[in-house]
Amino acid sequence: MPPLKLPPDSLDLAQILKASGVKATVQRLEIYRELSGSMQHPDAEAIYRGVRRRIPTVSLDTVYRTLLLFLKLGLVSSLRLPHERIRFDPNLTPHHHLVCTRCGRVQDFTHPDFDALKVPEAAQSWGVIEKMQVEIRGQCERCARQTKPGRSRSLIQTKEEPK
Amino acid sequence: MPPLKLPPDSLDLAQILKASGVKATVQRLEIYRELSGSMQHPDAEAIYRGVRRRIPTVSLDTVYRTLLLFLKLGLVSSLRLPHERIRFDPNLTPHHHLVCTRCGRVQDFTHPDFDALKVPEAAQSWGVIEKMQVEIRGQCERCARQTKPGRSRSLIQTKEEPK
DNA sequence: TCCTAAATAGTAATGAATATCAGATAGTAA
DNA sequence: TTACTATCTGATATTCATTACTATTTAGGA
Ligand SMILES: [Mn+2]
Ligand SMILES: [Mn+2]
Ligand SMILES: [Zn+2]
Ligand SMILES: [Zn+2]
Repeated sequence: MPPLKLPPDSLDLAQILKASGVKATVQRLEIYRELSGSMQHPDAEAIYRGVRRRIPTVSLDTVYRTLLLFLKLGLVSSLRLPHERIRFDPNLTPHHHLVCTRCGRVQDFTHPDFDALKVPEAAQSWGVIEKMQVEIRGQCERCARQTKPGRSRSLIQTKEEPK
Repeated sequence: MPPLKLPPDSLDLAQILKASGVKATVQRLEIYRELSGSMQHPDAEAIYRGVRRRIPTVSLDTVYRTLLLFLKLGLVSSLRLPHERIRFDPNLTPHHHLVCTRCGRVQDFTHPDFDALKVPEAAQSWGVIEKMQVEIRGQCERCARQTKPGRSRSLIQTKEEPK
């Protein structure tokens, strides 16, 4: 169901980096490999843990710096969720997100109706559009299932609260 | 968690708070008034500055705590942009966002095509949907105008304080 | 008015994200 | 291959948004 993992395999990533005038270090290649091999929209920490299995001496700072570099080069995108760290997305193809507000899982999806959407005129006159993306929030099936029915976490009390 | 869907003008906010079992303090009323009077999706700092004009002793911590409380009560929503602070949105009606990636301005908009969107089947089976929102990113007219059509995809954003 | 749990102000602590800098390295030229 | 050097990395320090702590104040009910 998730769209397929896209382009730059680590082989031509080296080319891209060089063409961009930056060095193709082993750290950068491994960080990209770690990110592009994940469907989870991981944060810098998760990528750090993964890369460290292959480069035990890599520093978290290098991971952050490298991901920022990838962003600047347009090789990845980022997204932010409430109360969470910056997360990174190697999928550059147009797509949308399903976000679980409980466990934080983010899943890509595409849909013909969404792809057919035209940028509204009001947006055109607002400025120069770069990207249009739909975000659907809710609870994934697993999280929804483990919610105890009748036990609301709301602070809002219904009219009659027995004391 | 957010079952209450009142469009609260600051007058009945006191009622809502009491009905929720929390105290209707002057700080809370003023913080809500400051937020609901803004169309800028301000962050906690901006709200703090505004409220301080009326309550000079208010603390930033109280602003944060109060906004978190409002979130929990479903009285406001929040959004996060890359490299920016949490921003708050008093507009509870379904709407979408125009986001300027340079100055950070966020503008609400609605559009019939978007309102007509149905949640895809794939999303239905993914879990329980709470909200579907379109985010359009780009550069607002003013920001686009003051940049030559060059490629300045810099991460460094000139921050202009809303309001 | 009085009482008490809840809320606030002031301040400290936390933690994600960046910056600094001495030493290592990639890419290049000889 | 070797040497050169600008770039890059790892370790560490720093920044800054957000959250936690706590003594004092206050909202709201009795
Ligand atoms: Mn994605
Ligand atoms: Mn909004
Ligand atoms: Zn979930
Ligand atoms: Zn702008």
